[in-house]
Amino acid sequence: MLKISELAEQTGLTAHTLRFYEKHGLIRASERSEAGYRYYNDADVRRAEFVKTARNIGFSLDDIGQLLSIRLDKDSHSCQEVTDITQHKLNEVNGKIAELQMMQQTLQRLLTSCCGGPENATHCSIIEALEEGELPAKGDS
Amino acid sequence: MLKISELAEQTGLTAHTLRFYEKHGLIRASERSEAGYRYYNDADVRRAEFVKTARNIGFSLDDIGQLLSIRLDKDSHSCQEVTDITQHKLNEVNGKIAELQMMQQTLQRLLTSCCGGPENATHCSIIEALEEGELPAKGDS
DNA sequence: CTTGACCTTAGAGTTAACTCTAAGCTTATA
DNA sequence: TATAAGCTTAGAGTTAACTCTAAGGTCAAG
Repeated sequence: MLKISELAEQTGLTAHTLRFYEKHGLIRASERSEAGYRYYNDADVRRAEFVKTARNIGFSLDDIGQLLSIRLDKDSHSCQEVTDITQHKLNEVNGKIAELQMMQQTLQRLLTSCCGGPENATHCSIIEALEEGELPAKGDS
Repeated sequence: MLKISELAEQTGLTAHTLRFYEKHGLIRASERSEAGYRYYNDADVRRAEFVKTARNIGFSLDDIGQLLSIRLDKDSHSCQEVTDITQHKLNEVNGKIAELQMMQQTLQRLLTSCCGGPENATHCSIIEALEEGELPAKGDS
């Protein structure tokens, strides 16, 4: 049985975060001491580690909630439910990557267009490009 | 001279957003009517469009503030200041892309490991992988 | 002169995932 | 037994960039 700070140490989450997750229904201590101290058993620890792993991959706390309830009752959930969550997340990630790559290209292009030197910015091609507009941006295909 | 909703239409920003930007020092109307209505002249419009372009590229409002003050007094700023801001943003974007690509790979790997079918999740390899931990995640190199 | 569209402000709400604080118990150690 | 470390709770604060609301003033058209 671990106290909250011990679980924090094991998982690399803070005690604050563990309480926060509890408030959001992700993790709880199966036992409490008379004084109200949380005590985590092995199953609790595994659950906390599951949460941490999922979080590190990038799942939202909401996603994690769903994954946890599947994990709790695997028999009445399908693999498809799990892949749906995962695929949805992957789509989101792919979308963000595409957006960022757009920004990356534009920034790269701006940087190569400008001397970057100590001369004053009167004819800075980055400033000029921003004044012109017409730069590729989020939403362009 | 444009009223706020007209400028909103021209720029594709909302009137709310324009007032928000004003509160944050990015855009203002050079004139006000007696009743307090904002009136934007050509220079204001160009400034608003500059802001919108920079925002669409992904610069933070803070970055945009800096770019605007360089733009306002180009003679006393260098190209290097501009490239510093741009490079800094590019580094940030590159970092985020790397993080997301990590997530992308992990999610991809999970998806190919799981059947995704209607069978129950008792042996779902995604759930199992999350239980094992040991998945590549943010911070791994 | 009335109606409806538009303008003003200050300030609160949104989102996600924490992060921290205050005030007060509890527990382990010396 | 004193002290320090650790635990509890409710609730506020953080960040970025909006987004919306309420309460009220203005203006153009019919």
